[in-house]
Amino acid sequence: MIRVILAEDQQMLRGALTSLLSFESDIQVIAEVADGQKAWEVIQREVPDVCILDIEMPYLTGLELAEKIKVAHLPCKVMIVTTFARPGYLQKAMDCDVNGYLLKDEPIDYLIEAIRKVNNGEKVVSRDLAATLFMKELNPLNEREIAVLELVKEGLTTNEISKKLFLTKGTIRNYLSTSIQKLHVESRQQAVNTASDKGWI
Amino acid sequence: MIRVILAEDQQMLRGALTSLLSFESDIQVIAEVADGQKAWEVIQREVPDVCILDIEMPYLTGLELAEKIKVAHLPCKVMIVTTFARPGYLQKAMDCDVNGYLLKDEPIDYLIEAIRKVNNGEKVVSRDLAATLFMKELNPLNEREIAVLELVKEGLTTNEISKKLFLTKGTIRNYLSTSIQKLHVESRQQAVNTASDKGWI
DNA sequence: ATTAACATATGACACCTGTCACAAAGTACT
DNA sequence: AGTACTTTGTGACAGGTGTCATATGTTAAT
Repeated sequence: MIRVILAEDQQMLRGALTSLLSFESDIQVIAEVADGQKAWEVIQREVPDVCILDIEMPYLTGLELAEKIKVAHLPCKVMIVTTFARPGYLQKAMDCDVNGYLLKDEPIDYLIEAIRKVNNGEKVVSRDLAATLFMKELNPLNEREIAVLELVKEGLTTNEISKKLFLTKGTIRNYLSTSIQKLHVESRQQAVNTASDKGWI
Repeated sequence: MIRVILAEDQQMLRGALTSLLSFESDIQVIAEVADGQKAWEVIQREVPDVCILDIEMPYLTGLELAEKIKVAHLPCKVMIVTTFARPGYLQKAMDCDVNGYLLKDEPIDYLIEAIRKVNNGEKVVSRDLAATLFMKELNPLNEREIAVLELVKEGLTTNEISKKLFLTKGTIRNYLSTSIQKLHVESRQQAVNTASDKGWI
């Protein structure tokens, strides 16, 4: 019997998956949770065989959970199931040694098969993503640049950002300038779009 | 027997819902499609009792489909099922006389109940959204302002936008200026964020 | 101790943005 | 024709933005 936990914030999908997984005689959904915090509690207490984690959840993302599971040396397999084919996400997932990375665009049967494979020690990655792995573009932005771009994304101006980060506005402009060059774009707006797309901020 | 079509671009959710709806003895899923174009073809041909439509789909959005169904005077009930609680979306849905507007955050049972109610001529709206309807803020932006903001969202500069819309850059700046004032924000970036949030662009 | 690399800052420059007052042209209604 | 309203354009101004050359202090590597 494969004991799995399902962490997914969209109730409709979570409920549906739980119902369907329960029909499989070798799979048991021991918990279904709607946020990363609850997921972490359950995972520590129950140590499931396979953790099925969405990325974008409240409190803790699936990727942060994968990281925690890794550093705690828990013997759980981890599968990320997400809408997003962002290279940055996949990269981070690989860095956390996750055992599977599936898109929500896959059929359920593929998910079920993947659970069995992962439980057996195999690695599973959605077809479309295998290619992405080889062309892995690493995030060219450093910490400061990321912090600045994230604030630009919120709509803050150079001045507001400088106050928030305790830097002069000249420095902020320099970071933005280097970000724009690194991303080969032409404005802060485009920089934010590109970086979001790739999952870098 | 309630004949329903399911239009949802995320295969995993679509498949799961189809399976679960099929267990209901009074509901028959006559078609499941992944984009708005195919949905429209099936709806015209089959005239289902209830159309369950996601909003963000390729080719045609669920809201555009609702509009088409309305003007074609097809005797189908329409239910929008979406991730987004954006007032603008709900507003548009109401303008198209849809019979239901559910969030994907609801449990499946609620969806099933809703299908029966809608089929009976009742209207169904997710709890959290009922309030939104009363505080309906109408989109203060005019067509031009919307067009400009959409291009800003893509990351285009004033100059690029002016070329695309065959207007001078002065005019673009004026539109942006009025948009910024109407949205009570302080930069194009914030204007884009606010307008996206409300579902106005 | 020297070199290199990094984070932060500065000032100058050309250009872009947001605002405003105003104007020309078109449409619609009276 | 007269009035009001809408769409688009202009020019000017203050301030913001992106780039660059350059400087200073810090840390890490040789």
